[in-house]
Amino acid sequence: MQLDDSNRITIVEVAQYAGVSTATVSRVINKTGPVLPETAAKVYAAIEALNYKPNAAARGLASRRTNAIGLLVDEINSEFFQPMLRGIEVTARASGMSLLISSTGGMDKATPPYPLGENNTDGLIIFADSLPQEEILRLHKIGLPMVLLHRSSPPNLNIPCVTVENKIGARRMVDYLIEERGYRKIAFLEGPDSHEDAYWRKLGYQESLAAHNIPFDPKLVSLGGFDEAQAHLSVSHWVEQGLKAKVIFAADDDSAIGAMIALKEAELRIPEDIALVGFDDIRLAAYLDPPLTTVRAPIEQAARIAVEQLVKVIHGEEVELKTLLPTELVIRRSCGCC
Amino acid sequence: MQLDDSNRITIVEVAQYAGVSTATVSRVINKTGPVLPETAAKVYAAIEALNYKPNAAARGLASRRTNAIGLLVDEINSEFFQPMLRGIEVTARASGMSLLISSTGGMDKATPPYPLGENNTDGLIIFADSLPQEEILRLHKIGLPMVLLHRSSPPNLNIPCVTVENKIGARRMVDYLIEERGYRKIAFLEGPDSHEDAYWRKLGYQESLAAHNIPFDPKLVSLGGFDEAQAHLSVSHWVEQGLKAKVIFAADDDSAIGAMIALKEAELRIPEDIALVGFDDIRLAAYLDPPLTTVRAPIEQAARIAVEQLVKVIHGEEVELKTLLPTELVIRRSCGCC
DNA sequence: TAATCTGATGTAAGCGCTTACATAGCATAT
DNA sequence: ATATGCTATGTAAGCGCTTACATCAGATTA
Repeated sequence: MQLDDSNRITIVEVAQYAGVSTATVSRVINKTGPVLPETAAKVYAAIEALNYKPNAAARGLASRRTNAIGLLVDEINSEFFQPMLRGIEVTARASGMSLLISSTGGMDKATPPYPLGENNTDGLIIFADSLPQEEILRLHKIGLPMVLLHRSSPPNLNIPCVTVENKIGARRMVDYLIEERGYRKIAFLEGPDSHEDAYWRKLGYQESLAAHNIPFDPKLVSLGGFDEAQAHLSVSHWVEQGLKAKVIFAADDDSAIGAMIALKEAELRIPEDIALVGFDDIRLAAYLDPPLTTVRAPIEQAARIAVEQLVKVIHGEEVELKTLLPTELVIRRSCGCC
Repeated sequence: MQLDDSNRITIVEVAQYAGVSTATVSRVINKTGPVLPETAAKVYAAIEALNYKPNAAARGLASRRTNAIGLLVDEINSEFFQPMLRGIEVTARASGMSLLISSTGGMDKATPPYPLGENNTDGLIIFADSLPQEEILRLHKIGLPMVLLHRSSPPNLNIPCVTVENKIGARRMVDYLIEERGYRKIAFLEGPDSHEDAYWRKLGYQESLAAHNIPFDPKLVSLGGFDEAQAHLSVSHWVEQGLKAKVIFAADDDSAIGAMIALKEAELRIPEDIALVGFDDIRLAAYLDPPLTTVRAPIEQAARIAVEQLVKVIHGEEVELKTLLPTELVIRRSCGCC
């Protein structure tokens, strides 16, 4: 079955039915320009009677606005994703914007074309390393509104970005492990190079060590990759080679899960034999066995703010260039606290 | 900063640069109609040189196709959502379609306008009860391609639908609890009325009871609502009133989690004091304490198939009217198996 | 009273594409 | 040699809206 072309209702039919011009119908729909209440009523009645729906493409072509925002992510695989998407979807809808989503995970990120951009959105939320800096530069140059989420602006571009206190969060976690729990040898499962959250979290880890006069030991660092399987692998290697740490700090909860599984396979008790902490506080964290000590990141809130800012930028308003949301230590059993 | 209108590159500039007409450029881009290889090469060179991107709105207006599909969900809250979205996004992108997402959770579902429909998509994936039957009827009448996901077609409409073997899955679970584990009193945390998965799962539960000559006891049924908080509440009530069942079958894993928490609060041991099983096998299930026995539903696969079918319908091809994917019992500790 | 302004509406020119139709060149069939 | 068909390309008419500009009636001002 095909869309029935024959009796398609356009603004022209509405205008005729209401006995006004198309311009007036448009004014009523978009609430632009002055219209007599009675005229508006007639138009609304016509819209209702004919069951008219404005064609988004025609609107977009004429007004040069799509009324859509795009969300670019690398992959839809982490638990992280769900609260982020909820925040974005809800806020976009509340702002009257459609939401287009695309992941760049499967494709060669260095090579255009990218699925979302100036030709099909009014602006973009760019998550972490979903888009290469080169393309961000290009979009910035042509003036496409953008907000970066969990990523900071390339130097001198002043693209608004929203992220969480990664460094401070990691710093506090390690401070806690050292000061409250008495650990000195703290292994670190770092995130992927390309991901900025990973960079700051590692820095927080290093700063805390330095502040406590603990030398940084590269042997205590391995790749967690923000990924369960990768972390599993790395921790298994550590175990085989006799890791000397008494606690593992995974740079995100997904890698903490991988670590937890590897440790259980090696029949190490958590936290008695080795403690384990993560970062993000995804929903799973509280339900793990033992429940995971972690750093709570306000993922959904960051997403909401990013969309609010994007909408403002699209409307030509000024926004905060850098929004850093606070993180919070969440103590559960996996760190040996109780 | 605004999009730079002055030197916008359109198909006209490309045509001039390449020394051909706009029709030829269009033919090259869309691979419609015959074009000499050398001509095509010139056009590609022009596109490259000018960094031309076709305007989606203009394309849509002229061709009457948006090249976008819409996904309508009720709420983005369950773990269920992530694998589903991944399946949909990946398949949509592979088919060259943009993906628009909207949830109808916050709004009054009975009342238009709906955010996604014939004016901004070529077709819709409608998840469960995200859209009232009335609107589905309207869209069907005007011929908008649709595929229903985890919901079956209204009578006589023959809208393709993709779902999982809910009834058989539930039936097998209860068969297993009765035959292998020896339970006779099996409490059931049912899903929300509006959700079709809930209906079939309950039916499977009832069928198994009947097949084993166990009378159906309404007192053993309470609302889980596919929701952690709701299940928590219901199970707490049960505990207060002295539930006589030795096992709880939660109609989905989210409600199983709520049940688990309520049971732990009541200091009941799982599975020694009371066993617990769920449905879906969300990622969390394996990590709970104890790991949750459940029915695995191929959520991502169902999503992929739904998009594949939708794309076929959009292209005017025939598709299966009803796709039922097999579910599978996943035995873990929470049922008292080991 | 004439001049001016304001509010309500209409007219029509695009927005940037796709595509039906026209055209032209050339090979093949008659 | 003319007719026929096919390939490659161009011309131009929209697609369904928005919006700059024009118009006109009535209110306000000098």
